[in-house]
Amino acid sequence: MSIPEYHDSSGRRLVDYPRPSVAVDTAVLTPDPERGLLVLLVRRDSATRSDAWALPGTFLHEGETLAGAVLRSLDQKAGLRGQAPRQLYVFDDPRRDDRGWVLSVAHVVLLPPAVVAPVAEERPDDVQLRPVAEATGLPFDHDGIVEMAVAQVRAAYAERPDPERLLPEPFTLRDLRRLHEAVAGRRLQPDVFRRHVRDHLQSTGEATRGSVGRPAELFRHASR
Amino acid sequence: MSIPEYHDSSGRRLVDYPRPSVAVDTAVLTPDPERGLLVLLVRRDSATRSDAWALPGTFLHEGETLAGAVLRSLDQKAGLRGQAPRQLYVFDDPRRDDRGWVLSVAHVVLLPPAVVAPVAEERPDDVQLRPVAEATGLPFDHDGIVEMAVAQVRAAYAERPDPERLLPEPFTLRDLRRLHEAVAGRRLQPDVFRRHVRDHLQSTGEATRGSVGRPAELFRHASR
DNA sequence: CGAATAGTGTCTTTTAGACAATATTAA
DNA sequence: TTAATATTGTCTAAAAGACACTATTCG
Repeated sequence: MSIPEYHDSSGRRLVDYPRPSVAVDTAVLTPDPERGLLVLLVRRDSATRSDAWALPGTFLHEGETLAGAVLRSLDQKAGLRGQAPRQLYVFDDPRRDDRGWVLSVAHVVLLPPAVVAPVAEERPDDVQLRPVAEATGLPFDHDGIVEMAVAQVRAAYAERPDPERLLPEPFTLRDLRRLHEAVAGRRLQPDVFRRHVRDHLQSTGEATRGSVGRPAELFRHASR
Repeated sequence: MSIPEYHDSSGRRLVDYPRPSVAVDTAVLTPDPERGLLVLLVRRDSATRSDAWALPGTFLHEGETLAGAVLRSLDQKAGLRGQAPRQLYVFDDPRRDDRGWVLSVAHVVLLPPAVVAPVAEERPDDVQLRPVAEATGLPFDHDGIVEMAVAQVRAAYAERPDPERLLPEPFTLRDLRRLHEAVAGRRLQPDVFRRHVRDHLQSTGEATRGSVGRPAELFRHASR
């Protein structure tokens, strides 16, 4: 009969170690057809109405996962219901936060504009959407987080069609291409794009109707 | 005049939150010309001489960076002086460790065999080198860490020549290719490899002497 | 029919890879 | 000279990209 080891390999009890606070900071990105990738910023101190905007974040609560903390912070700070945050990096400089010893785990979440835009419109004093190129001068390590988030999302979308499943199925190749253009931040040739993604998609046999030109074939994702 | 905010945005003091222990676990990889990528394992409980091997790890100490904890753990557990650990992933299941609430930040370190092999030979009871394909059945999330570490290193080496600068300069293309073969785990064609990396290298104008065949040009890395 | 959009044919350029030929040295 | 290794030439196959053409619908 054995009890769990509440000590580390040198015999020191775990509870005797000082422990850091752990925070999460999240770059919520949304692809806008007009302005490319936008990042969501929240006012850092809503009491003072200061001009300091930052990425939403929070401290990790007991028994909570990092993803859970990310989703909670998005709900609290922006009234958003996100999903599937991805880890980017742990910022660990012991002196990065003058409130104490705080590790911050940076995350990225990609959400459809239909979900994010209304929040920014309803609460302009608290929530802002800004093109990623113009999101600089942020506090802490937030400039770097935005950069990593953009790189992560662009790499994922260059790899395969809509990996985050932002588009509701079924969709046309035009819809898919507009989404990818917003993520990439540049125009993509329709024919080249089509051949890029075609093998990963499955035709529904249906087509759009009532639109201006030739009807477009409707697709869904092939796998699964 | 203002004091630092020792509280979070909801007014709760930081110190009032329960905080997790933070650990680091590290996959130390080394490219072996014969056996491909090897991973370093340490005996989990050196007192009992149990057959449980695992990745070296430790708890983060106060005022320490994650990279610092990684290097300290390698020094303590294997007498290794490493450098430049890279973060892979944070494992955050609140119940992953029955000793308590422990977050683990997985890392990867790539070291030259000349540094790692002697350690394993001198302390076979504590330290083991195993081909990555045979490093399964490890405790905690260690199987997954090894997998991520291998993927990370292989991707980096497929991208550019010896990004971790394991080879002392100057080196021949043969030396460089042998290293990349060990990382990739397969043979690479000399001519194809040469054209792949040539643009990233800078000739020293020197050549090897006294070897069997035609002398090989000596190179260094081009950038910087 | 004409405007508008969807989709395909085909050519060029680039890249990766394979294979063979040439180059240079030690023994 | 021969064995051994380094380096380059060249061909083929695959992929990416550009451009023009055909197809189908609405008004």
